[in-house]
Amino acid sequence: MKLSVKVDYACRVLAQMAKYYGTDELAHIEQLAAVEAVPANYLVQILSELRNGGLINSRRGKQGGYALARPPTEITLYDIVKLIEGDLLELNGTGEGHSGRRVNAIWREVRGALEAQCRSYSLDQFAAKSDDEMYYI
Amino acid sequence: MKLSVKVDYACRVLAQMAKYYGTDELAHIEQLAAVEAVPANYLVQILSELRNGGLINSRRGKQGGYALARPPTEITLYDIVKLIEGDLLELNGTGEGHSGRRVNAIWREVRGALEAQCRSYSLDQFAAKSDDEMYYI
DNA sequence: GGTATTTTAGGTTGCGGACCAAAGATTCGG
DNA sequence: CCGAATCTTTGGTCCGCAACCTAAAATACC
Repeated sequence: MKLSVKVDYACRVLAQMAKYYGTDELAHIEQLAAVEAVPANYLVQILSELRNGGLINSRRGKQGGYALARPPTEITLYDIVKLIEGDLLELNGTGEGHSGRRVNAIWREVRGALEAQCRSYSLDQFAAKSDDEMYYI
Repeated sequence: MKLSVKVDYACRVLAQMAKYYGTDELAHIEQLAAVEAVPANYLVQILSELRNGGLINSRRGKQGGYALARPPTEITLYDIVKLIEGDLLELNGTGEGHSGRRVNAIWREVRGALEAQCRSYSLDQFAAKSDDEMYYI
C-alpha cells in the first residue's frame, strides 16, 4: 500500500508555503515547483485542489500567487491527505462473505487510530527550518 | 487511499480458515470462495501468495486443502497486509525537494504507529463466532 | 486408472495515477 | 488602454496495475 506521489507533493509544497505565512509575500507555481522538485504542470492541478479544499488562498494576475488559508498550526496532515486522497484506508466491500462485516469493523478501528495519528501532525512540524539540514548534511 | 480488495479477501478467507484450526479438517478453494464470496479464480492466486509467505500450509490431491500454518493468535493483521500489499504507507520519493526528507520522516513515524496498531490484531479476533451474528441480524 | 484437489503460468480488461499542453481569465504597471 | 505576469480551466496522453479469467500440469488418494 503505497501513498501517492501527489500527496507527497502536496505536503512538500505546503511545507514550503508555511514559511511564507505571516509575511505578505505570495508563493508562485514556478518557484514552488523548482524548490520542491515538483513538475510544474502537475502542480497546477494540485494547487487547484488545495484551493478548492480551502487549505490555501490564491490571487491571480500580476503580483498574484498562493498563501496558506490558515496558520500552519491549524493545517494537519489529516487535512491534506483527506483532501488529496480521500478517506484513508477506505474499504470497498459492503461486508460481503461470512467474515465481511467483522473484517470491516476491524479496519474501521485501525483507520480511526490512523486518522488520530495524522491529526497530531500539523504543518509547522513540516516546515523544517534551515538548521536541521545541518544535522543531515 | 483505499486498501485493496485483495487484502480484504485474504483477511476474510484467513478468518474462515481460523475456524478449522485445531481440527484436522482442511479448507478447500471452492468452499472458501463460496462462504466468503470471493471469486474462486482470483482466490487461487491469493492462497498461493499466502502459502509462499508461510501463513498457510497446503496439501494437494484428493483430500487436499489448506490450513493455517500457525495458531490464529500468532497471525496478525500486520502479517497479512505486509505479505499481500507490501510495506504499508510505502513512500516513493527519495527525499527530493527542500522539504522532501522532512516529509518522509514524518510519514515514517506515522507508518510506525500504524504497523504497531496492525500488529495488535490477530486472527482470532477476526474469527467471528456464530453468536455475534445474532447481534447484527 | 479415475477423480479430486492444488500448482503454475499465462492472458485480458478497465481504470486511475502522473503527467503535458494550451487557451482563457484576472490583475497590475505604465 | 496595452501588455506582461500570473492563476484558472479543460482536455488529452501514456503506462502500469488491480482484479479478474483460463487451462494445462502436478499430486494424492481410492
